[in-house]
Amino acid sequence: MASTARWQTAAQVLAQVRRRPGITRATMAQELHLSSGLATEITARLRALRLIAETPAPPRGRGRPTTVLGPHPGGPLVAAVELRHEDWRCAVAGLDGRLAGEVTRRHRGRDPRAVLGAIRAGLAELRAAHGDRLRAVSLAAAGTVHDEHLVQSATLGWGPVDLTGLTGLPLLFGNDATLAGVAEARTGAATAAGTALHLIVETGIGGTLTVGGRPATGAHGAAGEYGHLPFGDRARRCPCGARGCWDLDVDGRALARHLGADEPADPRSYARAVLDRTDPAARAALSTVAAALGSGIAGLVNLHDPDTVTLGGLGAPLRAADPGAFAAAYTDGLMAFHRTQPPPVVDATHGDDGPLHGAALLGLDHITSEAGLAAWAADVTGR
Amino acid sequence: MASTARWQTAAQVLAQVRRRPGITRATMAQELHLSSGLATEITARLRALRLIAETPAPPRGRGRPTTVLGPHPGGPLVAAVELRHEDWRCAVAGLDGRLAGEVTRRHRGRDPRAVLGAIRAGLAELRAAHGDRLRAVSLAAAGTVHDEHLVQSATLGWGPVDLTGLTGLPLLFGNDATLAGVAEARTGAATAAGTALHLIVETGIGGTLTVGGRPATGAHGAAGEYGHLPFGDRARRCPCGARGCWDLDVDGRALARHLGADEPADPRSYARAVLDRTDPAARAALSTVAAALGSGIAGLVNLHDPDTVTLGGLGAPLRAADPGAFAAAYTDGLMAFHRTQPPPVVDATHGDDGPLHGAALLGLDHITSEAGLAAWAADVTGR
DNA sequence: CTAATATGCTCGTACTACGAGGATAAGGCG
DNA sequence: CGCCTTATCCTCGTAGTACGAGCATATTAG
Repeated sequence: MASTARWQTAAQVLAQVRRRPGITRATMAQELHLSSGLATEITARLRALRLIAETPAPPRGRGRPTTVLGPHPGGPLVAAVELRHEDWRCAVAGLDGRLAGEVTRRHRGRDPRAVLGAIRAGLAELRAAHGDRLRAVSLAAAGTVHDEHLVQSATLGWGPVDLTGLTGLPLLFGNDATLAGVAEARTGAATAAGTALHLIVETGIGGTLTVGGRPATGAHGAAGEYGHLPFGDRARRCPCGARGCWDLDVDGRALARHLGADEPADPRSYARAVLDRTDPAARAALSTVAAALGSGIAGLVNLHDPDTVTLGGLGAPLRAADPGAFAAAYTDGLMAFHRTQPPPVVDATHGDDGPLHGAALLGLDHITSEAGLAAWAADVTGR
Repeated sequence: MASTARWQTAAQVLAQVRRRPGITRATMAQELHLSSGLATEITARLRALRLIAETPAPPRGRGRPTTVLGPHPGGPLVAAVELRHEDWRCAVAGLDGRLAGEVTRRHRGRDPRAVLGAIRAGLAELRAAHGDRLRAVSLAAAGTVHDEHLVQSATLGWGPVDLTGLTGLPLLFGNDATLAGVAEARTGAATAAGTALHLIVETGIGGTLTVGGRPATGAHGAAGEYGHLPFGDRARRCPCGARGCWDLDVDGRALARHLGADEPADPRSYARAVLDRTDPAARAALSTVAAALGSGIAGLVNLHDPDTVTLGGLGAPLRAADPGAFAAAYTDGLMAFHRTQPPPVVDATHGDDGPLHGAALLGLDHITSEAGLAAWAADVTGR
């Protein structure tokens, strides 16, 4: 109990440093209501533990100059991994969450064992390069995560795949859309929002609700399957097994259907192609999809009452294809009392890096938790 | 900082006592990993502050007998108020959350000022009776709560009504369905669930997702409008202003539509009447509604990935009207991977007392927070 | 009555946090 | 260049919480 309580204030300081990059020690102490003596003690401790570095702050008028708090160059690191349908990426992040050493590698084969083997080898390289500084691995997967398995990856076409044992380090999982939502809520387009809804359209539609930057992950981590809400025609069966999934109304499959084409093998690239077209048929299909997107989002605003909605992936260009149709459907689907001040729907700012970024953030949460700090301190002093 | 940190462990002890009624001091200390010395100190402090009472525990084998921790007979109280369409109720609860002195009064008029005036008078009576022991008021309202206003109360037919200033005490608000969900998650049918979804059918359908017993309330407290997700026919306009609301497919209005009747003035009593009918037309209508309920719940399970779903209000009898149709629609709407172990859909156990009970729980959360305890302690020692 | 067992209490120690006062490192100004 | 002002940092005495060992206490089993 006290063994972790000991790190409570230190964890708060680190959280503050992470939340407000470039913060000075003086303002940090003020905002956390720390006495200057305590600030001295804690920063000294964190410095000695190689968790933060203090550099002289640029002078700002009179008075004794303070220091800027930042990540220690020898501090702990997380490996963020993103598993996508064509490739996988990984990068390393320090306490500031900045990704470094990003590497992307295409899958050699489609076999889960081969792919996971390649990732495992990549992680082993990272461990060799960074040694004990690497404290956790955080994985964003393009598919539904359930407990510690990956199920229902529409893009990868895998059966249930066990994700544990990827490495000897603590391993955190998340759906890619979930983690992208975390990134938007913490450092992206919904920074100011307490409750934020992130939706991302690629093949289908995923997303997450974040409250205070933490995602609602459900009992098994499988929450956020917004695309499998039955907003659509119940006569249509979705590959996920359910019926009337919203998925089928907002991605490339919907565009193909409206255009009378066969179901595309890769709905994402199909949608991108249609977005580039200017013929009336394509524009009409895009308008229909933009409206389906707006209407569904309105329902979700009714449900979640978020401060902000962020749109990622193809969501942004789909809305941009017919902003009017989107806005009309959005407003029309809102409960009347929401219409006076509807939550803004803004484009996501992280682009394709959202999942990787969010994975890093979640890994850092683990490291900077009170328990994580206690473990790091034991390691550093033990060595 | 330390002023509230001081109450951290005490708050944990109280939370434990609330969560596990009848817990002994020894097991409490064990489960919280408190040394026996600290347990002595804290229980003594809480006893002196009239927060807990210790009574001899029934002997259980050898060893020095321990004590059972319970609410102090002179401890703090909350007033729980429920505002319904025909009447309002209030009761008082101590730290064990047991409601006492429940009073129900029918509205004299429909005017918000008259109704709120009556409630204000009732609360004044409670304050006179309980004095400084009454520490907070918690209100469950049959309608959408947005910030500190009540908007869109389908049943009450009110415009936006400001709920602040009901009393001089701290005032907590919640939608009735939200608070009923809290009650189910904490002390009802979903006690074991970390993530629980509660849905209640009355006029329309409301509910809440709770994580660890805390409801997802959204940015303005208006979350949980499950009935206004567009699971239904977009051609139908809902009184809420939106289209295709699920509401219209699962309550008395849906039954009337299926039976070719006019929209009923009171969908609840209409639905109850239909539930009592045995003619084929009624049974067919009920089956259709049970299926609409099951299908929507499946979508919400896809979305939230809960451990358990609880059904309140007319939800239970509607499902019971055709369990087969419900189950078929439920399973059919689930993503395939959920089907091996679908979350159980169980009937709520709190019945009509759910909202009042949940309001009391939320008020007690406020009282037993670290800040609340600090305030209580200041009052008790100051007097 | 005694042994066994489980729990409560006392007290010395460790550690975190606070707060007051002094020390320190700049800028501003004559 | 030296002194004042300003803002911050550091030191140290004090308070309060938590821990842990040892002892005290209350009960059952035999």
